[in-house]
Amino acid sequence: MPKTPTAQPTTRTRLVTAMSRSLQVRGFGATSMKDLLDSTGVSSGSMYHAFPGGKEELAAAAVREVGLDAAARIRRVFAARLTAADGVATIFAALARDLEAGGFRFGCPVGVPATEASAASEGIQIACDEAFDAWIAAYGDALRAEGWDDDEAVTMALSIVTAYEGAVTIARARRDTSAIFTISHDLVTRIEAGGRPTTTEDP
Amino acid sequence: MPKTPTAQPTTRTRLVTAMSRSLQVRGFGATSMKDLLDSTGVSSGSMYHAFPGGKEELAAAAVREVGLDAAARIRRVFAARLTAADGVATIFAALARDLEAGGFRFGCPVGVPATEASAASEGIQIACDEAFDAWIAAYGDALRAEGWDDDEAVTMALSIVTAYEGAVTIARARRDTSAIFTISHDLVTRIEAGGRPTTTEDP
DNA sequence: TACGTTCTGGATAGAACGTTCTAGTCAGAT
DNA sequence: ATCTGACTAGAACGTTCTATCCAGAACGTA
Repeated sequence: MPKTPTAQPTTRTRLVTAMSRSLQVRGFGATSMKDLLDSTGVSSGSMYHAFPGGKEELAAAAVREVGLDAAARIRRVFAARLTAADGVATIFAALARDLEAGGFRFGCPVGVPATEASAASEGIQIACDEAFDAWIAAYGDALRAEGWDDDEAVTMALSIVTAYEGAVTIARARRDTSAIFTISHDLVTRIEAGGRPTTTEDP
Repeated sequence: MPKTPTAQPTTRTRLVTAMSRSLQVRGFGATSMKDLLDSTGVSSGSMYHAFPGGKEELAAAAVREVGLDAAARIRRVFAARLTAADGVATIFAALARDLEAGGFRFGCPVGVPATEASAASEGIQIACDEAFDAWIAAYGDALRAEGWDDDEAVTMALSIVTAYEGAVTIARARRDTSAIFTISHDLVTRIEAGGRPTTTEDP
């Protein structure tokens, strides 16, 4: 049995953090284990003890952890704000700020491996899937709290996450955040228009 | 001077084609030059003659070529269809079909390197940027042909391309195309609602 | 103190990487 | 007949890659 069931400020945590950073910048394929070990000061023996599955298991763990962190952050934003529209605008504005601050070198720590490594590793693909689902659930709950129907909340939440990932991709290619604000404005408008703008025709 | 100024069914073309395929599946970082050379039967000497910049120059050329091809395909769809909404629905349905047919192993040949290699290579980043711009221009022209204002057409075109890239990311992570149809339906509804649904308030 | 487990350090293996290099082929111009 | 220069073949280069191994440190428990 390990030392304590509570948080470890250890090997495992340091590796997961470093891996999620590297996934954002370099992606899974271009991430070097040697760089990761050097930058964390962890030896390969320790690394393979904590993650017997090696690079792939570490990356999957990093995606899982950062995915849950981000979901919690989303929920925190909505807990602090009155409207879902405001929350979405806040999150997209934060994305624009982060991209700019990082010189567009950092992408989404889930979107990058989802794009580039999910075909090569089922573990990573599943971790990405779960992360996206957690985000959709978080947005969906915020919308339901404003009285949206279940189906419409899920659909809108999916649109938000999809738009987020697409916006990161386009903004990084352009090295320009204006697309993020355009997309965000579209989403906010649609959210404010309520849960029933695109449904079936009832005369 | 080379043989003929017309199309070459040669080294260069075969490498570009193979690279764009590999970018879709493996991305830039995980693409192996040896695999590329073996699968095309091109020797490394020939490759470095055609692309003195090596892997990076080849990848940038592949992104550029496939980006222009896709832009031409978009324009062809709109030339053959009556409405912009129909064209978008057609393109997204084709995406869903292609993803499913490839077992979700193939992504967007521009979106993948944009996500994973644009931080590492300026040449690739610029090629991705130009490809996205070409697509936005193609969609924008189709909307303008239906009477949309310039600004609104560009904004909507940006939304379409962004949604496309996001939809590929989410669908591949989920190994499920339903998100693509959800997003496509949203876009079609907004296009049919016309060029003025999200503008400023005028009482 | 002694023991068993958990964890660590670092050398090492063995393959794969992108690139470079030299020798060569082959049309067409002279 | 000779020269020229674009193009090709493929071995070899040095580096970097992930993964393995094992001796021993650290630690909780008896």
